[in-house]
Amino acid sequence: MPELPEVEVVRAGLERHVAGRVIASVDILHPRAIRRHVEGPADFAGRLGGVKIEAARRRGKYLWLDLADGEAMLAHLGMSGQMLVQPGEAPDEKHLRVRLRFADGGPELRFVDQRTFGGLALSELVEADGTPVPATIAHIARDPMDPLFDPARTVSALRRRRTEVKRALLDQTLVSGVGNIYADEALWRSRLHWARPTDRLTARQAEAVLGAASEVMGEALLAGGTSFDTLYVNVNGQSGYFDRSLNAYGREGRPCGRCGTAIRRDPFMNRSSFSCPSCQPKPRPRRRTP
DNA sequence: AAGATCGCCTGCAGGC
DNA sequence: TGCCTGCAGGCGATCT
Repeated sequence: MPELPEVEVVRAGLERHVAGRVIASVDILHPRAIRRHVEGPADFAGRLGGVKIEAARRRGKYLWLDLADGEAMLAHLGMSGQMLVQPGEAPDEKHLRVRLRFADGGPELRFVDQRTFGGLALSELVEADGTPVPATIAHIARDPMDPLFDPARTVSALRRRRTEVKRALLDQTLVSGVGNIYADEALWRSRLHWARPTDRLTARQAEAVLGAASEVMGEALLAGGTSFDTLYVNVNGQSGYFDRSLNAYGREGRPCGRCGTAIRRDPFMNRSSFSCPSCQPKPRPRRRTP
């Protein structure tokens, strides 16, 4: 699954391969990929024809293309989405959902998505916190790699929540771009249990876990951001980075890299949380207020 | 109104 | 061997 660093690699690939080009035509091979465009697939395809792409942008795991008509083509890769820049004569991929052809006759842009959790839509740009973003994602907070991300503000917002710290890390309206894998890694690095109540975190702990999330993403981007210059913009997330550098996620029963205790897996929101029982002790139950 | 839960979708691993 | 079940995951919709 593409995490934020992979999505940033895709954004850079789009900037390089499609910015400045004029869309000629759009094929929609699976309407589910356009389900978030409420006016429907025909409207989507019709409005993109003849439009120039100005730039490729990202917030959290959302991508968008700034269009010359002032709108944006918003994209989310979901669990299995890929953006491929392919020569027109390349055979269709098995899970090809949308194809954009260009007026210059050069390579086309293909949205491929096996599980169809991802999708494309057109959205007008609005101003949110001083930055133009597609209206449909104006509720998405800045991610930790955003130059205008405000750590102090996010720390206070995190500590004002009344929930568990991992739920808060996954809440895209608080901080965006943190998925299940990087949440577990950030918690391991900052030695916090996933169920720690947010309103009992010290400022230092809140800073540490947000800082760790930012670090993990930065390291992954450095490790995986090397494949820009091929036409194939790889988005499948299998960069090899995970195998070598995950300390908690997916490591049930294997020794913690800090203390050697076996990593444990707990059920969490219909999926899993991985943590070290020794470095990340379970919080004591909240005392009833008298 | 914030916080919690559900459901979408497909391939694959594991059990028998 | 092949069927079955469970799991993976982000996020909008829908509940409490």
